[in-house]
Amino acid sequence: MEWLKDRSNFPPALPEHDGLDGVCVGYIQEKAQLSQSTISNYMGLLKQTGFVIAERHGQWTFYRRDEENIQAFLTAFQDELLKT
Amino acid sequence: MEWLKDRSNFPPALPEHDGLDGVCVGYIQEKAQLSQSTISNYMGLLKQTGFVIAERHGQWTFYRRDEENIQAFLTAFQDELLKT
DNA sequence: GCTTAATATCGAGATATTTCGAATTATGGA
DNA sequence: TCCATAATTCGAAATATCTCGATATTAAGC
Repeated sequence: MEWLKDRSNFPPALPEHDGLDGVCVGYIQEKAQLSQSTISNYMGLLKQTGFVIAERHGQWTFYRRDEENIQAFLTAFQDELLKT
Repeated sequence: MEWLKDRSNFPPALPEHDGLDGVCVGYIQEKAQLSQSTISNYMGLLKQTGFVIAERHGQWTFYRRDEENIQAFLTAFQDELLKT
C-alpha cells in the first residue's frame, strides 16, 4: 500500500502502457522479492477487501490504490477505536 | 478496547474499589467468555503494546485505555496508510 | 492453431496465532 | 501460618496464515 502511493517506486511503464494507471504484478513481485504466486495472492486479497482496484489490460493486470475505500476504512477504524 | 470505552459495560466496582479507574481482569474475562489465562495474556499484550494501562491494587489489576497512545497509534497508522 | 508472456489458482509444508488447562506467584484475611 | 482469591506464566493442541512450486488460465503474436 505504501509503495503504491507513488508510481515512481517502480520501474517506468512500458511504452504501450503509457497513460494507464496502476502497477503491474510483475513489478510488485520484483520489488517485494516474493514469489509470483504469493504476490498474486496478496494483490487478490487487497482487491477483495477493497484496498486496491485491479484493471486488466491484455495480459497485464494493473493495481492501484482505492483511495476512497482506504479513507472509509480509516474513518471506520478510527470511529471504532477512538473514544466517544 | 471497545468495551473499555465505558465502565458501565461491566458490573459495578466493589465498594473498596470505588474511585479507582479501570476494570479488573475478572470482569473482562466474564464478559469475553474466554479462559482467565487467555484474557490475562491478551491484556498483557495490550499493555505491552501501549493500548492500555495496568494498575495493580492489592490482588486486583485494573486495566484502562491509554487514550494518548491510542491517538498516537491512530495518527501514525493514518499517516502510513493515507496518501501524501 | 502454436508458443510465449503475464497472471491466477491450487495444494501443501512451514510458521504463527489462538486458546486452553495446569502450575505458579502475589496478596489479603482468618 | 495457612487458606482463598486474583492474576500471571508455561507448555501444548487446534487452527489460521504465509509462502512456495506446480499447474491452469488468459491474451498476443506469429
